[in-house]
Amino acid sequence: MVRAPCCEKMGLKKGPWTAEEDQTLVSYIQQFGHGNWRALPKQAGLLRCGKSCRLRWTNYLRPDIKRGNFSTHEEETIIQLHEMLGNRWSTIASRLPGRTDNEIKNVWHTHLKKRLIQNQNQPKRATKQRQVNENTKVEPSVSQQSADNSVSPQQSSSSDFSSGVDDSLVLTTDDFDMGIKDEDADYSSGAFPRIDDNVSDADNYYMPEVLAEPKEEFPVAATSTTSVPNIDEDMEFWYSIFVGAGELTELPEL
DNA sequence: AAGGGCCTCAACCGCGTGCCC
DNA sequence: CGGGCACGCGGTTGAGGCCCT
Repeated sequence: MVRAPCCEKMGLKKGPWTAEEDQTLVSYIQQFGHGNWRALPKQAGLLRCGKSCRLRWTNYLRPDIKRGNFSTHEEETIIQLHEMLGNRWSTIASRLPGRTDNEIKNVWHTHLKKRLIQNQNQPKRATKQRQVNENTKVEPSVSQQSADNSVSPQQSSSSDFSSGVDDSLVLTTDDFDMGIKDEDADYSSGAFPRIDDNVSDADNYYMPEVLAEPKEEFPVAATSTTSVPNIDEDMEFWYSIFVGAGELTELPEL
């Protein structure tokens, strides 16, 4: 199969986006939507490839993106979902309203993976260097949103999934029911933001049918609190849940 | 104060997949 | 049915910022 040329096309700009480009892209999408990413940059007057435009929009410019640091609960959710789903960032992102797969992927590689490894290798005590880094870089990102709930690297060893999880941080079916109990997010009504720019803000929230299923459908905490689960079994489990609940297409269209 | 190293994250790259002709 | 196209996804990169010495 011949791959379609992309950004290597002559004259197309690469690299960081300028404010002007952002404005152009946002204005165009707000006005016309993004039915065809490949044609969009040309129609909008941008010297970018469609792929670049799509990434810029989905990862940065989308109005429903929740900027800022991840809450402790979000981080724990990512860890648990990653344990169950692996590197399926888009699937994980669909469970975290306002977060993008790219953002989650970055957080995983920069914070969470290291934390888990650290917890496994040094469950009691981090190295001096690490302590400094965690305290000065990572933790502020948590404490800024939920100082009372912030988990220090030392404390977070309790969330090591190979040994057990703090009950308060276990991913429960309640979490799936609404996504995240995010204190600063306006999702208290139990609705997810839907990434669909063709609908109004008022229409931009909906109740995912699958997530509204009876809570006993999700024995997540039971498996993740005791031992490292078999990934293949988990995959089959989730697949059966999804299929059994209806169609895969009923998952949030994020 | 300056330089070096580390960390973060936006953006790019390449592959897989679904749809259409 | 097969080829081409468009899109989505996951992996990777590198520039810029931050921190330590």
